[in-house]
Amino acid sequence: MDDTNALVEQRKAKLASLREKGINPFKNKFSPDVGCGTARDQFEKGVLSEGSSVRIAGRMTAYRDMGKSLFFDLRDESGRIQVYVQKAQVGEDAMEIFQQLDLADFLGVQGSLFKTRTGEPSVRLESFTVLAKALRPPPAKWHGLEDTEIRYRQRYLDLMANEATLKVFQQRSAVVHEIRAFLHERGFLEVETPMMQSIPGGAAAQPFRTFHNALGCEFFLRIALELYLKRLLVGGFHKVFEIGRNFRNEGLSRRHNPEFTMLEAYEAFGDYSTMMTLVEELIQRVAQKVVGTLSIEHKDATGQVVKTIDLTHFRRAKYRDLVREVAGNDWFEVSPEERRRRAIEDLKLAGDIAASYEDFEVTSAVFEKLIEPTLIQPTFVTHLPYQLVPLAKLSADDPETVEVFECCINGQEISPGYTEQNDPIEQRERLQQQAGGEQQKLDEDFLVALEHGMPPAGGIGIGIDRLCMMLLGQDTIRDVILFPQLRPKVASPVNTTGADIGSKPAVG
RNA sequence: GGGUUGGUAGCUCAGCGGUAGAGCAGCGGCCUUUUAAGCCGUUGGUCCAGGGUUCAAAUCCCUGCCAACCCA
Repeated sequence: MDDTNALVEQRKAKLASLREKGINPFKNKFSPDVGCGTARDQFEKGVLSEGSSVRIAGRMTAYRDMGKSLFFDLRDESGRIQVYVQKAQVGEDAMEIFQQLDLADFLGVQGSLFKTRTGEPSVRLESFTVLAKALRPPPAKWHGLEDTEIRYRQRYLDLMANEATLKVFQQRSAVVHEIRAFLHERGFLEVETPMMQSIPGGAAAQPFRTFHNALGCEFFLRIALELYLKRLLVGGFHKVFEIGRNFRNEGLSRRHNPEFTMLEAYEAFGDYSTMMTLVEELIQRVAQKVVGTLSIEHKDATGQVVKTIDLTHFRRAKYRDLVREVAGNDWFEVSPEERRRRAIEDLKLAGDIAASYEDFEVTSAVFEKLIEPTLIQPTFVTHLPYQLVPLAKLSADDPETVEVFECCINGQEISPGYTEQNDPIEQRERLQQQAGGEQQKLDEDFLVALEHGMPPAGGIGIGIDRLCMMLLGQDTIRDVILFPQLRPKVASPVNTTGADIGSKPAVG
């Protein structure tokens, strides 16, 4: 990142040289009539024919100078195409300008399509213009960019150098687009609710804190969308959804980024069962449209398929049945003490079970450590114990469990769904338990809203990042987030008091 | 938070006590259908930072920074 290296100096010298020739190397505008890759494809398919005139623009990504003629590649988002320049055709002056160009410069080219003797679709250059000079060299053309830190911190270099990265993010965008299309088709209304909340609710997670100067009070970045979307059901919307960022002030890992994108959708007069169907159809639709198949292959670094996820069928299984499969048929019959002993000694979960864990948490640890990671194929886990999910309704047929599912795919939970709690008295009790008696953590306005009457409803959340990992075969969340959170190179002021630095304006 | 691995030229990496290396990129030259173009020549370094051991440290030791992976 230093500004003194020779490569940058050389490029600046070429820039000056271009200016001396009366060329402005940073143009305001150039209008191509076809994409580089598109022109190439259409020429190959016969849509465009030999001799067709094209006007293209892109970044120079390869350069092969042969003296009296030269080839270079021009690349844009649609792909690359080769350009051929002949001195006899363009003249000496133009050839001299090419001496001042470098890899990564942006050029606009006017020319005609032809094929070289090796059959490469190419553009015979008739005229060109320098659109933008790059003052820094691009990553190596052959190895691409492999340094993970640079790939994440300077994602533009990753996108420039690695076509696979570009494709992942094009597909991620398509995933979000298809989700919206699917929900709109089904009559869902897209809404936006506050990200800055005075009481962050809807999930059990540590929030980020910030400070509003004019109001003189602390806010939290939201940890879930839920409580505001439910207020909208009270208000009369039947089907609402929001796709937006949540923020959780917890550890970073292969599966966790502090800010991540959630879809939450609520449907009045639905329940967890109708939402299960919705999730299944949504995921199938998105996979079919974006990946083009319901059979999702995950490959390792060498290109070997390591697992295939079959999205044609979503298994449905009860939580307790899955636990019995790995922990023994009598798991729920023995005493809580015996369950704890078995989990620690027989199932070797000593490190995962704190002494403070209650009985249901012991079983939950068994599920999270030994079952969830094995659920590679789509599975709706249903009938979870009520203690795990304070915002859902008890099962009609089993008061120990709630009407909830967790849709697990690829060994992680991708989507929870509930029959939402609409009894304001029950809800208040559950939230009070969850708040641990701290009254200031109770979202009183939400409870008042429920007291105004919320229709029975089904709700879902889908972690968009994890969905993308599953669909696009990426095994770390950083590879589906354009700018994943890393430790800043230049740290911002450390402020352990929690107060926002903005609340202490500099005295001038 | 703990453990492991890594940080050397613009990029990808080798070197692991004894003069700082390779390929690509760059620079100079040759070359009118090349495509990882080719051929000849050549420039380029805070070896992550700081301390220590040593006649001598990129290399060994300590501390710190950053990242990846595993664990919590």
